[in-house]
Amino acid sequence: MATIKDVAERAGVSVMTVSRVINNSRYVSQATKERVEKAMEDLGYVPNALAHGLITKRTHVLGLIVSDITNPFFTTIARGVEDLAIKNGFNIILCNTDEDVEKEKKYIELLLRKRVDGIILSPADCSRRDSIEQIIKRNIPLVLIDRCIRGLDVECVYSDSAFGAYELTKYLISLGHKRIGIIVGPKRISTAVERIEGYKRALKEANIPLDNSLIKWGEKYSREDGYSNTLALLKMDNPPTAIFGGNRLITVGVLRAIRELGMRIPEDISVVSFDEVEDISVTNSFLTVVSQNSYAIGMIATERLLKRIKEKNRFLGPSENIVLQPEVIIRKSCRSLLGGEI
Amino acid sequence: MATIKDVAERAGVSVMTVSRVINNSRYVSQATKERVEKAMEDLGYVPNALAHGLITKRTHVLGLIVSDITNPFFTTIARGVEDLAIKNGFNIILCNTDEDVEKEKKYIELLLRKRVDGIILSPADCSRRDSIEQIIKRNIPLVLIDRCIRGLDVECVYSDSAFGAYELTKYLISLGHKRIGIIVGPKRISTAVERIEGYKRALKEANIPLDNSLIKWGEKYSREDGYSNTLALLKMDNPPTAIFGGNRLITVGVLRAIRELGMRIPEDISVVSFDEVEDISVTNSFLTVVSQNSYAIGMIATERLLKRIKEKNRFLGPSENIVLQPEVIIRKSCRSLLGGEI
DNA sequence: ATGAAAGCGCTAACAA
DNA sequence: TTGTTAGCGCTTTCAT
Repeated sequence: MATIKDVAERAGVSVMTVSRVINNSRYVSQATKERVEKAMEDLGYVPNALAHGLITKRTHVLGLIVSDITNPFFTTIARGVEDLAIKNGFNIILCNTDEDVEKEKKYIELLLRKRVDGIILSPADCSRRDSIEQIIKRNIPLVLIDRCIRGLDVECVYSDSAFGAYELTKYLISLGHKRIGIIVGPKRISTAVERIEGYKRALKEANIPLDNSLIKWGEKYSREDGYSNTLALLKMDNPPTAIFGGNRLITVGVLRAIRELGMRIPEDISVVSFDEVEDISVTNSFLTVVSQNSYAIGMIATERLLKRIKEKNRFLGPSENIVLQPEVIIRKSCRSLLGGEI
Repeated sequence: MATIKDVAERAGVSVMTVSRVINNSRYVSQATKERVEKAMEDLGYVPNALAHGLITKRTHVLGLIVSDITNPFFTTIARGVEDLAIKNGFNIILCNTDEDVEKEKKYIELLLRKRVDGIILSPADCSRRDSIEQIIKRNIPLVLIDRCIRGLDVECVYSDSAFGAYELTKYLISLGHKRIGIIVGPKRISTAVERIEGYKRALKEANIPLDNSLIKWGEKYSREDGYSNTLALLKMDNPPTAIFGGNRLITVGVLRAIRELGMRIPEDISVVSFDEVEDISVTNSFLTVVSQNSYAIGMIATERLLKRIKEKNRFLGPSENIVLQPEVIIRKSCRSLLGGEI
């Protein structure tokens, strides 16, 4: 491929002049500019971002690390990130950790090698700081999404899980439910812990005694977790009258299990979900949920990150978390136990 | 950040020796190797991939350009691409064109600047070759996915749309349907054209006269296309007895429109879909579809691309398309008009 | 087994 | 407005 030197020769100018044309510097006469552009065109010249980055210390690449891009929650975040990134001339490198800390470390190492300008990370384990410290230590701008890590000076953009779970549980209680099963992700993920917190708080306020056998911690926030734990809950001697799916994948598993057992919603069992199950909601406005704006999470995280990049990560005060309020959407998947249906 | 020179000084060796350690060269004594590794560790050294790539002409980055990562079809492809890429030490840069050729061009330009080692592209317009020629001209390995461009020597990995549509239409015909509405994407996308081809062939074989008012070309393969065109179809004087959703987003729109009209599936109207609507299928095994293995498309495309990269895009014969056969899955969304339900 | 010199393609800083 | 010099961080080539 043609280099800046080739272009300079063909246009009969120095490489510096070509460089100025590439970077839209003033201080180039219209005539030279046109000659240079003609030469670039003729040669099919494309500037080399590696050489550029080596000098300027800017790559205009962002790293995005999530557990699984296949999860619509993260897909939508990714879209938000990408949209704002490209508007600002940045590309994103996508990484899937599958909730595996070792994979996460490997990705971070690769991103650091590639000298990305910043990283947006949804940590695989909120109790471990080693991955993140690698980033902070090198002063690479970093923003966390969805899952936070305590006691570290990193910005985090997320929805208020405790609030959302509290509201949804309170709603079920208002319908007369006292035995509410809840299925969330693993304990190492902050959202799982916080959703359980919100659930417990609602029960406590209603003076409903806590039954720990109704709380199920999954392995991975997966459909399988939702499926198997729903079967377990519904086979109890004293099964719940309502089930709370801790994220949209879990909820899909919950719905499948209920269907396979031949039970009807809401007649035989009530269901609520943390987050929309989009196709089902669009098709058949049915599921009562608390809904997060994941696109906004991606956009806001990127906006914060770009700000840090522009400020060279220096002139900002201590990091400030951004908490979005999820929205309760009541539809038709819950039955009132107080007589009459809702 | 520490450079190779810093490491060399600290370890008391030349930069060349450090370079050899980084690249696992033999010809380094165990003792020196350990001293160098210690120095790297102490300094928190991370090799600079920009400098490396500038010399080696390899970045270990792949570009992935799709219309919208939010479409589960492409999400799954992206996951397949990323999984195989990372296994081979490659990262991927993700790009969303929104079916816009101008955006596509801009992304290609950015990827070329970044000197990606290869590109996987789902073209926004199958009738235009300019974007692709920019890539081929520079001898950057390229593999197309899902949508092909004729008359160009580029490999394409895709599902057989004509076959899938033919089978699904034939199935509806076997149930006695004669008026079958079909909603696909825009004409500039090869899959839309081919799905219509398959549909027409099935009708022709059954000697059912073609009614062009039953064929709807959407703007974008979107839910909105599915929704509005379904309303249009069902408000005809002589409406179809079955509707064929041309991709999963369109099908979601179809289902929503049918629901809003208060019609029942399959009692009042039969529905089939090109591709699964995943959550609905898992939750409620209901929709009759032809299903593509999009994860495989991503994996295979990446495998072909990596091969081209390794062979330096030179020693391969003329490009060979890879056509996957989609699978018909009959469930419960169609009614037989021949008496009795299926 | 190790090192010195040259240079990948570009820009910062200065000079003219 | 344009050009010169130096060098970003690394590898290639050739020497020792």
